[in-house]
Amino acid sequence: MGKKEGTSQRREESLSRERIIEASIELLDSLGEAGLTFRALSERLATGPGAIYWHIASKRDLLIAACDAVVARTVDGSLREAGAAPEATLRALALGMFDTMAARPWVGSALIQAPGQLPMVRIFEGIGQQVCALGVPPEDQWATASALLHYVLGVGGQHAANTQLARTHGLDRSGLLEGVSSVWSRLEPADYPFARSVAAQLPLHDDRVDFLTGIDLILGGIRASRPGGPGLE
Amino acid sequence: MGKKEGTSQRREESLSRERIIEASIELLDSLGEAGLTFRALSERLATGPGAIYWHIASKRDLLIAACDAVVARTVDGSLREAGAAPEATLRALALGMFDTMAARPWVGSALIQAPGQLPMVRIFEGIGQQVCALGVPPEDQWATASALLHYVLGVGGQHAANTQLARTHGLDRSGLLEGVSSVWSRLEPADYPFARSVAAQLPLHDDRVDFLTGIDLILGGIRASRPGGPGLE
DNA sequence: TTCCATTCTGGAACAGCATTCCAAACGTGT
DNA sequence: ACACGTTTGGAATGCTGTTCCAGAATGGAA
Repeated sequence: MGKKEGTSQRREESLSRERIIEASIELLDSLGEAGLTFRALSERLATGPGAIYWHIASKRDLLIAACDAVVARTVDGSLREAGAAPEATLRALALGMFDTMAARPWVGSALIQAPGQLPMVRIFEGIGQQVCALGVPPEDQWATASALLHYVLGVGGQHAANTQLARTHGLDRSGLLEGVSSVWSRLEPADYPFARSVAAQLPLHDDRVDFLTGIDLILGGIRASRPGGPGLE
Repeated sequence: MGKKEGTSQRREESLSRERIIEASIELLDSLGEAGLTFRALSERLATGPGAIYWHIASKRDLLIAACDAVVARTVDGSLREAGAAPEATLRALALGMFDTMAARPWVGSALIQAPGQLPMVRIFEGIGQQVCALGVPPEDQWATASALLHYVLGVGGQHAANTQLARTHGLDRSGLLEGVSSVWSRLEPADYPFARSVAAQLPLHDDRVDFLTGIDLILGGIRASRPGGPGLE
């Protein structure tokens, strides 16, 4: 009566949760977030939508599972190649997630839609362990790790939105940024002095460097608020 | 041949962009993000979808416009009631956005989907002006303001996702958090020590306090990296 | 006033989506 | 060979954003 007793059921080519998730990732990578539909998935797997629903609860479930597969690889990889220093490990973990979300914008978008789910917990766990190692007092650990996580999610979500916007408009990244830049530089000078002043550097900036700057800002804040006092390390 | 010459065209009850946006906000507030459909909007405005499309380019346009109306009020209000101290103003602005996104989760979700658009620029401008006032050197202003913005967006997006998740499951906030907490506390102890250790305080924590802690962490990092040196304020 | 071009309306129609349903095919233990 | 639970895949459902278009309302010109 068990649902999964034997190991190799059916023929080799049969459907399985793993095969569906793998195909979903390929679809998401090649066509973007909007490319993952049950129709396209059915076609690629040479089956019907009904068959997929036997293995997958919903599209939400599918997206989270695909996201988790990618995030798990990233987190494990980042932690393995990092040394023992907590700050360096934290930076490696954050940069690993940034690179993953830059290469696969749908990951950032999926992460936001899965609060408390497995992929997010993986990242949160990795961050939290390093936060503890940094010597943050227990009562501040939750808020500190949450802040880092939310920052990473914010950048990833923004990157995903930018990429999808560019795709729907048929532009590449630089074309999109130039468009935004020119709009910003035409804003009302009295109301938007800051946006106008930074509009010029918008198409030139390096997302990755800016991301790391933000991480270092938060790390600096953690260091400054340590019980030992706000002195140098 | 101009499109908008006279001021009061048509009868008083006629459709207008403003009236459509207002109705959209009411719909979003009462039914959540999924509640905004052109059918529901048509019904509420006693018209057809085609009439709405005469004033609105797309659903995306509509969502951004509704978001902008709310964000504009929040930003203006936060800046007006704040004093002159840049840090306090920054905190007031961030808290104002948090409260708005907590009361209307769809705002956080909409903000993420509108990179470079008016609502985001309003927040970015407010943040950027205070960053300048804090004495951040020009070459760091962009990255610093971006970090703060991304953090705010990350928290808002997460809040939106949580609320929508609770709504689809027919739970309230505490019910959702208790569910997540119990899942986390049943994770593999060897792999998830941190998540397990903080699972207990998950249903009890105060989002607003945690949000402000994150803001202060970034502000602390900004203070620590000022040219004047990492001394006390 | 009468006419007309323009602006605006609203209902029908369309393509695409996630999801559900179900009859048939398949494998396996008897 | 039989029967039974598992798995399949195609049709059907109800929803979505968007387009289309016949025609009503409106303001200026004749």
